[in-house]
Amino acid sequence: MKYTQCSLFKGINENQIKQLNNCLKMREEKYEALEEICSYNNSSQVVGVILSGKAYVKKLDKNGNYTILETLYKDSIFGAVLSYTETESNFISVFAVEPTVVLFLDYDCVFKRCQKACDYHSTLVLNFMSKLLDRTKILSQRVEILSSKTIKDKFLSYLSLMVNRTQKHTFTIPMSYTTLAEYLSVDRSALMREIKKLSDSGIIKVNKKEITILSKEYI
Amino acid sequence: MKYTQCSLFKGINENQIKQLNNCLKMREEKYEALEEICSYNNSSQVVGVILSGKAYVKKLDKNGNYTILETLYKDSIFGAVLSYTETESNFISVFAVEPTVVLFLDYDCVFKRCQKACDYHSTLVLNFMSKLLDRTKILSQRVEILSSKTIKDKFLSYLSLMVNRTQKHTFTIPMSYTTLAEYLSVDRSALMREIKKLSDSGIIKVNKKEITILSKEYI
DNA sequence: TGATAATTGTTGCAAAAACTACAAAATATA
DNA sequence: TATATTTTGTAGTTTTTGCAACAATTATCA
Repeated sequence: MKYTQCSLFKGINENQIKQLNNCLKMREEKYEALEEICSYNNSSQVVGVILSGKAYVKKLDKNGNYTILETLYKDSIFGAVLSYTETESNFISVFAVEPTVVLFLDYDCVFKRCQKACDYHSTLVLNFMSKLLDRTKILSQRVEILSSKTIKDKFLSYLSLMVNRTQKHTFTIPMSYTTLAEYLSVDRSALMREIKKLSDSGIIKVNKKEITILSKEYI
Repeated sequence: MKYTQCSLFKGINENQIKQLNNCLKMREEKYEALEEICSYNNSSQVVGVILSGKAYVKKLDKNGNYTILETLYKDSIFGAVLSYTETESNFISVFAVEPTVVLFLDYDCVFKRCQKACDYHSTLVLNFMSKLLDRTKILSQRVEILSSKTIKDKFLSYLSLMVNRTQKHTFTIPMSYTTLAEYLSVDRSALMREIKKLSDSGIIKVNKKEITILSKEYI
């Protein structure tokens, strides 16, 4: 049990984690690439933390289209209770994209006052809150990007986010253009076209995945 | 001080709230309709709770377009630290849409371990976490809706959410179509056209703001 | 290393959406 | 209740987007 390396247990030592284990009913599971980790039906009370690996939260709609709702990395938290609502025609599930280890926790014990109310527990609650805070930020940024109407504006919003994150005007897009199109919820070929337009009109410089912002007024 | 009516202080009595006041540095402010409550610049460490009234979180982009990023009601929490990042060309600010009372709290004291670590404080932290949880749900749902590509699918996603929320197949849209178009980030007239199409093809029945789902397979 | 799969770059075309504009209806307000 | 303001309903036009298809390039893996 090397949970001390998981940011959720920051400030809690190995012995204390063992004690927490009783009340949190921790359960560790390993998944292969492409394996389903869980599905988000309404009754699911699962809260998971990614210990290692990478996973997607995907929506399958009635037309058979997949949409990536979220990407989960080490230390990401997930669960239906803190996310989307699966409906009769939208199925939401979490898939491992590479070999992934997940730690499941008991929802009630994290979110409700625990009888034992140990010291480490309140540290855990604060850690969990910090994770939730990260999540709201990530989701807010995604909303901000998706609420732009055109592909051009969505992409520029994304660049703006990257400038803010890296504090540089030259950076490398950390995913494939195919994945970026999915993230922006637009058609990939249409995205490529818009990027070319922005490049042709001298607003940005594109060298493979490396983007340089030339006209600051657009970002 | 009637903070006992605020869900953030659920389970904490008036005397205890007074004690909390010292460490939270609570500050209450009143705003008129259309008045600016705050702007989300990077350095802002403000965390606010709506005690009464209603407010919008709006983004102003370099083209001069406004986008409503969020709607805040009684008990909603807001603040740059739990949201968007303002950039050089996107200005984000919170506006009262009607007379609104806001309670500001000290960020560090809510999110970091307080020296005094009083009992009520841990209750407050759990309450705050529950608010964050609500927020992640609201944001997730918005992402789910906005990640649909067409207006038709965005609208159907919205209807699906309403079915899930009301547990009925007939419900009333709780806002104007103008506001709904803003929420879905689409052009209003284009939304009206799509709604008419859905109505003409017998998928939904529309009577002013009352919508009835006729073909369940689309929702 | 050679084969296989995935990503990128590009295009034409059809569909969808944004924009503009205006009249009718509903609401708010003085 | 009369007037002003906002919302709704609708249509034409232009722009943007999605889709399909295919070649070229790059990455992956046996």
